[in-house]
Amino acid sequence: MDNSSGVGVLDKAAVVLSALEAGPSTLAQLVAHTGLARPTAHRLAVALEHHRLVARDVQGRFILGPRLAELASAAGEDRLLAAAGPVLGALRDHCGESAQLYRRQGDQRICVAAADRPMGLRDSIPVGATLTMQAGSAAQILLAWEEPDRLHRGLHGAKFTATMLSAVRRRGWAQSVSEREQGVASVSAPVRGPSGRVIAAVSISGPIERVSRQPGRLHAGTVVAGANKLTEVLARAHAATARRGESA
Amino acid sequence: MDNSSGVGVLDKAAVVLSALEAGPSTLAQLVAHTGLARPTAHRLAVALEHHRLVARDVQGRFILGPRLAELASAAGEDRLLAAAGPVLGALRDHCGESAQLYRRQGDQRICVAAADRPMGLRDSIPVGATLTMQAGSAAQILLAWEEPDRLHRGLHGAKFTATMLSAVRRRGWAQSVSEREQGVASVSAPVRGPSGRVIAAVSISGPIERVSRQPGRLHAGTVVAGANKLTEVLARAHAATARRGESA
DNA sequence: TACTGACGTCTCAGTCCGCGAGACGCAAGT
DNA sequence: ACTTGCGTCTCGCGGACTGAGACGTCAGTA
Repeated sequence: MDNSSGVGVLDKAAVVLSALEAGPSTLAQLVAHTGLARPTAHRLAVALEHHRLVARDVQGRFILGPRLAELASAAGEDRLLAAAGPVLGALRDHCGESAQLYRRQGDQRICVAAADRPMGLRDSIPVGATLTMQAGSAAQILLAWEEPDRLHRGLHGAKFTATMLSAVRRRGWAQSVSEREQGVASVSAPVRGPSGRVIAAVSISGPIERVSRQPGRLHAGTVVAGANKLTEVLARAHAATARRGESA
Repeated sequence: MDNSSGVGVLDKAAVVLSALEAGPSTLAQLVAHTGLARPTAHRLAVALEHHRLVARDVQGRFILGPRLAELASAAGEDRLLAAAGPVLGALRDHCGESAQLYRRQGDQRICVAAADRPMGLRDSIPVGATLTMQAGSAAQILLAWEEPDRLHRGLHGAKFTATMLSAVRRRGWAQSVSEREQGVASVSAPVRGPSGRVIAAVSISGPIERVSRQPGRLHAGTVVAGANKLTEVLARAHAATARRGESA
């Protein structure tokens, strides 16, 4: 197994992290697991601790550090956004309407990616914009698969009902007409993360004149396909990770 | 800001990871963000890529890599298990029964930590043992807060009903009597991760003769307090991470 | 109580590994 | 065709990383 990256210090640090992946270690255990000299193992672990990639438990053993969760969280967001660009673009081109990707942020939803219809009458939502969770097809999607109590709490003040959300779950998509904004209609579908949990909503939205009063009829198939594409991308990245873990 | 760990290569690698935390970067952008010489930035990024701490997106830009999620997952498990030991021990000592921590694993639950009553008649579950999700108070806890469809799928073949799970959610704990195993009764309560999602169940279990046919009456308060303690520990670790992120 | 062994942490001389100036090839823009 | 910027590679140099050994502490044993 060629484990040499060309930078010996980084190879050794990676060995230290792998040793700690198996569980908390005293320095002596780290020496045994890594085969590094004791001062080297100590120095590298303490340096990684400085950067919070490693921490210490109450017994003073080395454990993996909190920085890993921060970086992993950023990595997951990158992956979703990277995959979203082409999918939203294709949706926009196929449907002729603007497309967006929404995530939940506290009591609101935030637009994390968008591909706008280039000109004329359209529904334009800038990336970073926060919108209500009480109206709109994306809000329905982000709420429909929540756990029972959170779902019911989210229905408070909403323009949709539990019965509507049950239908959303059965169909696998949601639509709205003049629900969030007068004259705007939309269709949304769920993106699931590797755990199977709904983590985002893919939407297309536009003026009722074009999209019609039953936008699902026109666009649901395409929107669901786009959302499923993102779901697959995330699952594949996760499966590739798990597969590598098995081979180690 | 003293960012020197004593190992220059690791300091530089940490700077590279931080730069990529902000989003995908070409080598040129990495050079600009880190201030490293181009060949150095290239060499370190490629070395980190070799160890899967960094990856490349479809445009060839450097992004954070999948190994971070693997390590972060292991770190989260460590934190839960580290906190579980003392909590389960205190539960065992207070209730005089064996205590366990269960997590969901596919269609089963797995005992990830345990503190046994030292001797005599007791319910002893070894760490690593997998048990059914269709019976037992811990199974109820692991299922009660699932999203609607998953919850109903889990009820198939189960010894408990949707009405029972609704009561579990309202009370905040679950009990079982001769449900998984004849003569054994148990009480369980939920542990929530930083996202608020139920990720584990704390249980005490023992013979009906001692625990009684209404074990919740005896032990629910203590079990809930133990589970809440674990929930707090995980939330605090997460809040500390978020706070550090803000100061950066 | 004294001794021993193991642990974690630190020192410092030596060497070899990480560094970057510069070269190279490629692609895009003018 | 020329220029610029990009990513990747080379190689001589020096300083950063290394580990044998020292040191202090603690726990276990006689």
